[in-house]
Formats: sequence, structure tokens, C-alpha cells
Amino acid sequence: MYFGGEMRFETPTLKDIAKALGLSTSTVSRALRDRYEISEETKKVVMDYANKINYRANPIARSLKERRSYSIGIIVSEIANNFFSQVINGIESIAYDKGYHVIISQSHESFKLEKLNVEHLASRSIDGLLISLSSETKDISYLKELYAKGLPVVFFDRVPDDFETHKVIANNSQGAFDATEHLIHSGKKVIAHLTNAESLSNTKERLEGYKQALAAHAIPFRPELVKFCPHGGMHAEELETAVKELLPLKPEGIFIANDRLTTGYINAIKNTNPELAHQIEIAGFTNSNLVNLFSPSLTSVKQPAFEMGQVAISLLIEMIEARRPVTEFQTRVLDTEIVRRENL
Amino acid sequence: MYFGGEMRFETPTLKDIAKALGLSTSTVSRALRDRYEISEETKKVVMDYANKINYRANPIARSLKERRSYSIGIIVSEIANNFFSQVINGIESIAYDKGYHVIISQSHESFKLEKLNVEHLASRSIDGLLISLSSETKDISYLKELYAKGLPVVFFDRVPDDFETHKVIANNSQGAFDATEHLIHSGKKVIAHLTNAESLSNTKERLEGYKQALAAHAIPFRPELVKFCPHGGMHAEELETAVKELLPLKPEGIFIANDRLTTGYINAIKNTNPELAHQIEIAGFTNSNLVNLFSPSLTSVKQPAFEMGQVAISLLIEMIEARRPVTEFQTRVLDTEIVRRENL
DNA sequence: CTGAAAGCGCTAACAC
DNA sequence: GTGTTAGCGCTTTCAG
Repeated sequence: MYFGGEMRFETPTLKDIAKALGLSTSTVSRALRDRYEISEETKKVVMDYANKINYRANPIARSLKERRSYSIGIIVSEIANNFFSQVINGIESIAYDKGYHVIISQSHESFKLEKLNVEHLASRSIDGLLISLSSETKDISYLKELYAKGLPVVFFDRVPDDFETHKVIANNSQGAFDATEHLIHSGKKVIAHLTNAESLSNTKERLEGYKQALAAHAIPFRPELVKFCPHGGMHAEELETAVKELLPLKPEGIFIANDRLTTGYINAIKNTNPELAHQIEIAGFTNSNLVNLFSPSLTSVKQPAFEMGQVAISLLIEMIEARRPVTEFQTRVLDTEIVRRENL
Repeated sequence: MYFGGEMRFETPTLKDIAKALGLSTSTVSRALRDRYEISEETKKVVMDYANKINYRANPIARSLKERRSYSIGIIVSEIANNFFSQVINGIESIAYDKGYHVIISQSHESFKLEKLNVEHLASRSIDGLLISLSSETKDISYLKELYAKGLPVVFFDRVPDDFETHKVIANNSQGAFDATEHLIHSGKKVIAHLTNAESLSNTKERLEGYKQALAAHAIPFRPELVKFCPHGGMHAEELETAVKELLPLKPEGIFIANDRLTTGYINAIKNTNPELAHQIEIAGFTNSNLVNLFSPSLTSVKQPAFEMGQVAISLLIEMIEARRPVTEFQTRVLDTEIVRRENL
């Protein structure tokens, strides 16, 4: 049944069609792409024959010739994260229609892997890159180089501030404000904040929103209530340490900055201090569609992930297909949505 | 800053190196690949210069020439599913080391999308394909054609029975047996079974395990207690209908066959009959690492997803690199793991 | 040990 | 309208 081994497929080529029809390859090529120079009859003959033998243009050859691949690269920290998989779905929903294919790579929150993957993608002639930075990433010079060489890049979610290009983010400070204020409204005064690596753009924005909410309600900001996890909670220890340091401060509520940390926190507190799990009220960023199954329950801030993906890919395709250098860049900020849940 | 538009990158080529060093491209090519014919000194000169100018071979050109791409395609129903993202991580963990890159595509449980994506990947010269069938897929003739043309294919998780190649699956009947027996051991007699499309291999195997457990404890099998969801729970209605039909039968326990259905069921029951949510004991297949946060809690059967990915990619690479047609095929069955949780 | 030349499948001047 | 030709960047005979 399987005749693999050294043998590879033998797919028909332009030449085969040309030979069979007594035409030149260029005519066939043009006919297949419906160019105006070719007569209707020839087109019909060629198309029909191509269909008959189930001809498919070799995209590799086409890429080599045209110096573009009609594929775009995506880098996220991990696809197992609901936020990112929703973004990817948004990207795909548009990319397909526009004739682009999508290649997904994971950085697993590692700078090294991120760089490796980006460079691999770039060498595979992707036409553009959509990237959310890893929590380890501080040096983006490798991206700047590729960008300077002509690779269109659009950032989303975790964006650098010293890089002039399109960016797509959620309204993080607003989301954080809402979440923190929700805790305040339910009567909490000591509100902790558990968050990602300090260097990330969205960490800063969410911290800002947290501070603003405290300020708006005349609650003094206490830095010791803020705990950063440099690896975004990928390492269990950083989370455990954070929780261990937080508990003695007797927080009444906690605002958590992302998916992985939210679930990680609940896990940690249930394992170490189950009696506290239901006492410390939680509000957190998460795009999990399972939040309402959680116990303890939590108030969640959801990012418009699908739409973020759509906006990002649209901007990227615009850049790719621009006939002249792009000089005006946008930072699109999309609103988050808060779902308030009772503290059960 | 960004000089894109019509301009594309100018990456150094073999020719550039050759010209700069006064060598021929063939010598440079051989030197870079460390061939024995080339003298050590020439190699060194070439390597050093290549490093200096940060030369990267153009994989597109290489693919065109060698008729292979060192990339393998993966098709899963959705990456947002923990099981699949873990499988993908397992695949990547090996693929990278062996010099292969991985292209992920989602079928979203649609046969049409599955076929489209597979054919797209095939036309992009993937060297092999790893696939878990969509719940809609019944006709695999399109895969047989590609396979016959020489595309190595390894199935995992959801496998066809009339296709001779390597397959990697979990011990589904055992997992189902364990889950069902757990419910029996906690005193349940009326045990429902909520599962995926009837045509899928793992649906059949899990149903089998469920039946065996009932039989082993002299509980008669009642077909009306088994509900299939042809779209694997992608459509909310099919799940709601199933639950609605099940409840009048007063199940005391329910064995659920996959991730999406498990979470979907809990959602549905909480929304429609919250008082029942904690009465009907749940045991289900899931690879979510959040199960222990769920309320109601459930006993879970976990598949060795990461390992399944590793085994599958290893078998695939074996096929790809085989110097002669492969004639002996394996079906590897990996054990599941049950985590018993009290019904709270 | 190194070079010249052909060719992978396709597109695009440039002829006619 | 259609054909001829060159060439994208690489690997690989085949000569030397």
C-alpha cells in the first residue's frame, strides 16, 4: 500500500501540461492564472486539462521565484493558553480568506526559543510575522534587524515600546481597573496583585490600572502586595513563593494578571491553605471558557482575543501588500469585558 | 525604520560567498555541509565567512531541489484542547532535535476543513503527516490517495481501521473501564455515557470499555443511556439535547468520553439543573490541568498525550527516512491514568 | 580537492 | 496570443 521509502510523489508540473497540450510552459502558466494575454479558448483547454489531471502548482517553486510564500508566522508563548488559541482562530479566520496560510510557533516563555523560532520562520520566507513576546524577552534587536531587512511585523498582546510598527492590545489598564474596583466594591481593603514578568507591556499596564483603582478609592498602594512571576507562572516554584510571601500580609482580595497565574494561584492556594481559598476573593484576567466551573469562583476579565487576532492579521496583510513603505503606525486598543461572579 | 513595501529582504546567498571568496558555489555548498571532499582549510574559510555575514541557507531553494522540506504537518481538531496541545508539545520535543519543523493546522471538527488543510500541507511539500481525524470524517480516500503517492502518514488518537500504517492510541477501553468501574464502586447503578461521534475509533473503544465494566458488575447495558454528539460538542445544542434526554432517565453517574464534552456537560447541567450537578457523579476523559479546580469535581482519565506525540513523530520520521518501503506497521497503545476524586 | 553546468518548477521580460 | 529564455538559490553529477 505505502510505496514511500526513497520514492517521492510525482505530481504533474507545468511542463507536463505544456507537453500534453503542445503549448509552452509560459502560456500554460499564464492561462492558469487567467491573464489577459491568453485567449479564452486556450485558457479553457488548459484549465480543463489541469483539472482533469488534478494539477496543483508547486508553492515551493512559486515562493522561490516570487520571493514570497503567502504564509505568515505567528509566535505565542503557548497554544495551550485559551487567550492565544482564540487569537490564533481570529487570525486564521481572516488569513484564509485572503489566501494566506499560517504557521504557528511556541516560545514557551523562553527568549531563546522565541528567537530560534522567529529566525527559522524568517528563513522559510514568511511574508510577515505576528508576535506576542515571551516573558523573558528584553532584547528585541533581532526583531529589529529582520524588520529593517523588510520583514513586516505586527505585535499583539505583549508589545515593545521602542519599536515603530502596528500593535494590537487590549485595554489592559481599564480591565485591571475594573477587576480591582470590583474587589473594592465587595468591601475588600487589602488587595494583592499577582502578575507576570515586570518587563512586559501588559504587566505594566495592568499594574497601572490596579494602582488607579486603589487611588480612586483612597486605598494606599503597598508595593509588597504586588508579586511578579518572571516566567509567567511556567515554573511552579515562582508561584508558590509568591503565594507564600503574600499570605502573611492577609490579603482580602487578589487581582491576578493572566490565565496561567489565575489557575496556578487557585491550585496553589487549594493545595497549601484550602481554608483560605474561598476567603480571599479573586478577580483575574482569563480567557478560559471554563472559569464558571471553578471553585472558588472568580470574577474574570476577558480580552477580545478573537478580534485582536483579526485586527492584527488585517494590519499585517496591509503592510505586506502595501506598494510603498508604511510610515504611519497604529496601536489599536480593544476593550476588555468583565464578568462579575460572587465569591463562592 | 520599516522599508518594506515592494522591497524584500536581501539575504546573502551561496553565490555571494563564492564571489567574495573566489570559490565556486558548489565548493561553498559542500564546505558548508561539511562534506569529506573539501579540504579543512577551505571549510574553515567558508564557515568563518558564512558566520560573519550571518548566512542562512534558503530552505525554499533547498526544498525545491531536494524535493523535501524537513517540515511535517499536524492536523488536530483544535489546538485549544489540552489533549491536543500536549500531543503537539510531545511532537515538537522530538521533531526539533531531528531537524524537522512542524506546521499545525486545525480541522475544527469539520471534514471539509480537514481535507482542505491536508491538501494545502501536502502541496507545500511536507515530508509527512500526523493526523487525528475530525469527528465528521468518514471518507478517508483523499488521505489514501496522498499516501499512495508517497506521503507518509501516521494516525494518532482518532484512527481509521481500514488504513494500513502506524497508529498511536491510548488504551481507551481500559480507561473507559476504569472510569465506569469507579462510578460503580461508589455505588452508582444507573450510569449514563456521553460521547463523541459514533464513527470515531476512540468513541467505539471507550463505549466498549464502558460496556465491559457494566458487564463485569452485572449491570445491564441500556442503550438509551448512551448519547452521541456527532460534532464532539462543538455545537452547544447537541450537548443540551443530550443532557435533556438523559436527565429523565435519572442517571446516578455519568461517564464522559472527552475534554470538550466533560466541560460542556458540567456547564450545561449547572445552567439547567444546578441542584443535580453535584448529585450525578462524573468520571470523564480529560487532559485539562484544571480539573481539580472544577466544581462539581470529577474523576478524570488522562491520556499520555505528550508521550503519544513523541511516539507518533518517531514512527513518522522512521517512515520518512526509511530507505525502502515500509511494510510492517505498528499500532502502539499507551496506558491511560485515572485520578479518582470524591464527588463534591 | 575544486569547478562548470544542469536542473528542481515556476514566473516574467522580451521577442515574434 | 504565444514562445523563448533567463533565473530565483540550491544540490549534484561529471570533469578535471
